[in-house]
Amino acid sequence: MTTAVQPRWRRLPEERPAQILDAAFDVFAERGLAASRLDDIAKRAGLSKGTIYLYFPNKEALFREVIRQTVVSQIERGERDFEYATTTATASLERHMRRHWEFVRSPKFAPIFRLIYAELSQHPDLGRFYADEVITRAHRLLASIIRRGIELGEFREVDPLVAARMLSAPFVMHGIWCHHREAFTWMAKKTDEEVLAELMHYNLSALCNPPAPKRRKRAARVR
Amino acid sequence: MTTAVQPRWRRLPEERPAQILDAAFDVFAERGLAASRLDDIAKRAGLSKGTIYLYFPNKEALFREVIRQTVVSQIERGERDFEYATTTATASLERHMRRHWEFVRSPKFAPIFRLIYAELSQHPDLGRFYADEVITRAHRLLASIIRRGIELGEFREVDPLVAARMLSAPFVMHGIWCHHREAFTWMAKKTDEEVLAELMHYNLSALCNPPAPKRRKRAARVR
DNA sequence: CTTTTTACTGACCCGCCGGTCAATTATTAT
DNA sequence: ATAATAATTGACCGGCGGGTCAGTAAAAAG
Repeated sequence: MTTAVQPRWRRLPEERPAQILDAAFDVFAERGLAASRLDDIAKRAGLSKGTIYLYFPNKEALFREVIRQTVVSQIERGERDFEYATTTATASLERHMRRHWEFVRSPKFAPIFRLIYAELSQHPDLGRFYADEVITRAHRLLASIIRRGIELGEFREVDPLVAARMLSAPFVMHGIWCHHREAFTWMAKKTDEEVLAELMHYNLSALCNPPAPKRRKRAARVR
Repeated sequence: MTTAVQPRWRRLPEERPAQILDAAFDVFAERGLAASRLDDIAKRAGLSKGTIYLYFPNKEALFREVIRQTVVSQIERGERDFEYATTTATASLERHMRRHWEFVRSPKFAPIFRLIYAELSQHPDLGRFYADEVITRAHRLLASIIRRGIELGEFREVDPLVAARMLSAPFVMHGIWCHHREAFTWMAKKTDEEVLAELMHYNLSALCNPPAPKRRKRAARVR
């Protein structure tokens, strides 16, 4: 009775790239580009350093691909089942803010944010890629909701894109802070839900028209 | 006639630390901690690598001291001639937002921001230091102004510290974006002044009480 | 089975960089 | 002047890590 001895390793050319990218993401996320060792990435992926070089020409390219792929999957996730304009703009915006909050707290967001900002001066193209493909998209989406709210008279008259930037910035910062509560201690005692409530409330205050004074019909008083 | 031959180098033990720290800041800012070479720092400071080790025990300590010193000087700069409560809270807040905007655009802010966030996982203590000494301070200052505005009836009732976080976050993000207009292209066509106006307008909208529904005579509707 | 092909390994190479220190140069004391 | 001292240099060391490749093991083909 021979116990089937499983091979010391298997040939899995299909799965390797994803395995390597996953491991590389983790290591890069923890140490940053320059301080990450390819041996560590290999070990975490459960294979040898040489194998990495079968699928990626060098560390640089691996890094770029990690960023690219992560960003792309974040975009897809972020735009999945986006629902547009079925109710009031306020409700639509609330719904979208909740999704935005999920987005900035998703486990890969904070690392990507840190990596990209850290490498801005060495990899300006990655910064532009991220800016164009993620931030600008998010802003456009938000802006479309806000624009509709203005047309419906729910929101004050503002530049929708400007408002989108203003609104999304604290989401990002608070998302990062919540990922690092050990450093940003003022988040320690708040739950993510509470923070979301604060974010939504503040920004709705900034955007919503004051309740129209019943008596005198006054047209949208724009500051 | 002998032209006084100046020495190949001078002994300047008093000035060395500052020279080294300045050069180190520049190099760290550009490359990050791990990718910075001590030889580059030495060259930029106009001295040899060995000299660095006369004043700092190792790269690690030099980095920490660069961060510490830069942060401290930023704090001092940020709190210099802070003026409290001489006019309406709205005017006071406007004034403070202008100062805050200067702060986040000061040339050392963006690099420090990037370095600290990049090293958050490897140097959590630096993160906490920055969070406590810079961010929390800034928030407290802002909150005190907002609290006064609430008491005076100028601002709606909000948790002042929460509002301070909400308000300051977009200042920080926009400050970074303005430092990297080549990446964040939506800032390219705006001047810093215009961005400040947008920031002030949005946040005042979020904070200011709607015009009181009293009949005439509306109190201090500023701006 | 045997042969061929393909995926993978890990020992090795080599340049780079943090850190050291004996020698050198400037400055001060005598 | 000379000696003593303090500051600075830059060649050097050692190990680390990105990248290579000859060899090996797994799978496929014959």
